[in-house]
Amino acid sequence: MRRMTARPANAHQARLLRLLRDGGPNSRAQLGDQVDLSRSKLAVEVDRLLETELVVADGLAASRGGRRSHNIRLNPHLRFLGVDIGATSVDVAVTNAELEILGHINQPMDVREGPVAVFEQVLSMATKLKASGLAEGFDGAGIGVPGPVRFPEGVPVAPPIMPGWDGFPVREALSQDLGCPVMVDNDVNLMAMGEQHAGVARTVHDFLVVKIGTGIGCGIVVGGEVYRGTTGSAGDIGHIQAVPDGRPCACGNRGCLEAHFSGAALAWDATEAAQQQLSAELAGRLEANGTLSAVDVAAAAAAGDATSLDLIREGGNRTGQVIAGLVSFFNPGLVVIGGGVTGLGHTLLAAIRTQVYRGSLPLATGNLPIVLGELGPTAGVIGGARLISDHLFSPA
Amino acid sequence: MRRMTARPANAHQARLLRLLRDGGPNSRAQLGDQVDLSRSKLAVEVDRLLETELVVADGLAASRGGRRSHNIRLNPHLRFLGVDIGATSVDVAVTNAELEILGHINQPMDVREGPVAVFEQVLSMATKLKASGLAEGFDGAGIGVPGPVRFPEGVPVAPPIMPGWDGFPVREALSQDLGCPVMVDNDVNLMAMGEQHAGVARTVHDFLVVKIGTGIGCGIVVGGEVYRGTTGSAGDIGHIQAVPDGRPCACGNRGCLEAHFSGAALAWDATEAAQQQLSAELAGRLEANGTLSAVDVAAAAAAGDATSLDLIREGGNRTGQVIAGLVSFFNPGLVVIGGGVTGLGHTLLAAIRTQVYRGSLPLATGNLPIVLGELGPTAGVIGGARLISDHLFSPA
DNA sequence: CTACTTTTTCCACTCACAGGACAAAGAGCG
DNA sequence: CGCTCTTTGTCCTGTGAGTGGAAAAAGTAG
Repeated sequence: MRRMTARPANAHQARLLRLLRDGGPNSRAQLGDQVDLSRSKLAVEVDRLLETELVVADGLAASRGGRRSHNIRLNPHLRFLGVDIGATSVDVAVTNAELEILGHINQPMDVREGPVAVFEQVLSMATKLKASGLAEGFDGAGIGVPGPVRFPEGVPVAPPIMPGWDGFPVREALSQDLGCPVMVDNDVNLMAMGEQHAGVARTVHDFLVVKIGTGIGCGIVVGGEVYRGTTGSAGDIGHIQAVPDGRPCACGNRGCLEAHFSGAALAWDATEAAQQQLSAELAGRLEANGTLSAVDVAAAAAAGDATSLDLIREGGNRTGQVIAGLVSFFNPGLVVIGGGVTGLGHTLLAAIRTQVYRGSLPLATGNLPIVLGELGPTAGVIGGARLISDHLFSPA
Repeated sequence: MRRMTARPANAHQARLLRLLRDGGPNSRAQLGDQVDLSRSKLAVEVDRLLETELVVADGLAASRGGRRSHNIRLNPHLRFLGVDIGATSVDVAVTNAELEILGHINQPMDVREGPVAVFEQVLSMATKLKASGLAEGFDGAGIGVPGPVRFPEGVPVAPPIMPGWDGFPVREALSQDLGCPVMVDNDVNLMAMGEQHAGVARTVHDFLVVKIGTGIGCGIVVGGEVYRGTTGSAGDIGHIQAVPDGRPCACGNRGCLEAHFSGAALAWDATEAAQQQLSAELAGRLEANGTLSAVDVAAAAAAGDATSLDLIREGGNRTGQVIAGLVSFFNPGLVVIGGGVTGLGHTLLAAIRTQVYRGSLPLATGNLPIVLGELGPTAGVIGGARLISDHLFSPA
């Protein structure tokens, strides 16, 4: 099938496309209620969108007491690709234009193998999705990488955990390979956009998303827009000092939050505890697998292992202290906790909440929900689809 | 004189007014170069502005090689009032429409006396400025108060250091008394706007302003706009924990930044040191005045007093650590240090810089200037004038 | 005084858009 | 089934914003 390359010609068309994306199929009359345009103007713009084939007619709507209205919807053949490159695995998903996931693959992988190897894998995963009949091609792709990105160019800059990616023209390269427009962003920002589009942050304009995975990062949304900072490194909270003169960190400092609590730190602590026979549960798992990860700690904690619960609580306290500072500073309307360690669930959340509610002033915490992300591993890929659709559904 | 009450009728007019405000008198042709409107359209809008008397003709411009252009400028009779209410003093200033200060008064005062007493004083200061012939009336006023403000309504909310102001309708009341439009904001946000308009932050879009006065606060500017947070308490960094299990703070916690370093804390520390005879310099000053303030510490430090220098350095270190965290999180393009203690100058700045450059990642600090504010005590009042002019110079 | 520039005004033309009139399509009711 | 009322979609005209060319006005440089 020929891919759609059309773009909305003006702000009205962009507005309509986004309404259809976020609200699904809709009647012309209902659209009219939402956009404050005269019926004539609306009809003209809708007709033009129909001509571009970005939207298609979709039968008749139910009557609202009079003549039935004609439904329209985004072209059901449109396909977006969401790619979430983590430190140790990749998620790739296909969505339709309404950003609903049609197919989703997750595979282990090590970013440190470098961009060429990783993109080979991403492309083969995309091909697999195509082969299963979910898509004949892609109209756009949004990619998340675990490090800072110079956003306009779509190029990673000085990423600590992925040397070899520095300056690699991700956007350019993938756009060539996939044959469609591509946007690149930090993985945490993608997660924030995902939760904003389809998760817990749908109604909030200013919020933070704290992602605790292999590292720790934070997505910042201001007035509904992702804030990326001057050099694209905003939200890099993993290296805020959480413990004075604490553990040495890979960054050269001591006491960084990430050195004390993150997927990696948790695994290290658990291994330590197992080897010192502090926890039979963890020791058994280490014996069985040869190695421990955050998932093991989560499982042990669920089984009631005291050592694991302590590790989680302590980590939650440290994280909560840092978040308390951010809440004082940023005064968000919502804080979302997500990432690989959400399996730690309520123990973690309780520890964080305690610290934040204690450490920030009532005015900032008074009406501040602190919740787990709703979308789990799909937040990133949905965010990717959202990123590229925001780009494509804006005036050319 | 009859006050101007007109407002720009559309975005073009607002744009032109702001250009005249920021760039001073300008010829019609030069304006045309900046606004991307057709000559005819520009002429129409300028004529309408002339009709409203918001702008006036101002003779002929120098020739650029052909016919000389007519200059226009903002009405020179326009007057804005900037009011900066601090914890222990008030600044009131009159500006023209180009936000140049025509007169400035500073008086000691205690906010805790409550809004009624304070506004009585503010009004008498404003009257004094009028009496000196600088203004016949005011076209707008911008007020800064040392605490969180619900911005749209212009009402302080739960301000810790100014009980009695909670919920007081500052905007409403002053608008009545002054007979002109009024906008109210946090004093730190005003300072940020001042430095943005006429100080060090003129060319930066994302920056932080840290004000160290009686307390400590931070102004946040995102994309050129002040960010106020969900409940108006964004930037309230005085109660971020800087020292684990540190000094008790008025807020009920321990180790708040403000408890360890601020005008008040510094005065307390200095008095302590003087009484314990750790510093002859400070003891002498205590003897002479009966009390010590941050100004005394600054003077003693300038005279080479080791104890005072240590106090400043230690405070700078604590503040720097907190700012380092904010820099990692926010990735600003500039950090401005200001407020009453800027007299501490380079000792303070050096300590802060050391901590930030050490405690944040290179990508965030690489090209990050950390500088003292340029405007000193006028930043707040200029910010106030800027606040109200932004409001008045926007489409009605 | 002449040739060339720049600024300003004037005017005709295009385009976006609103809103009314009217036709089409359906619901509800007797 | 016919009648009335409601909603939806189309057509058409009026209005106001805005553009761009032509020409007048006001200079400069020789």
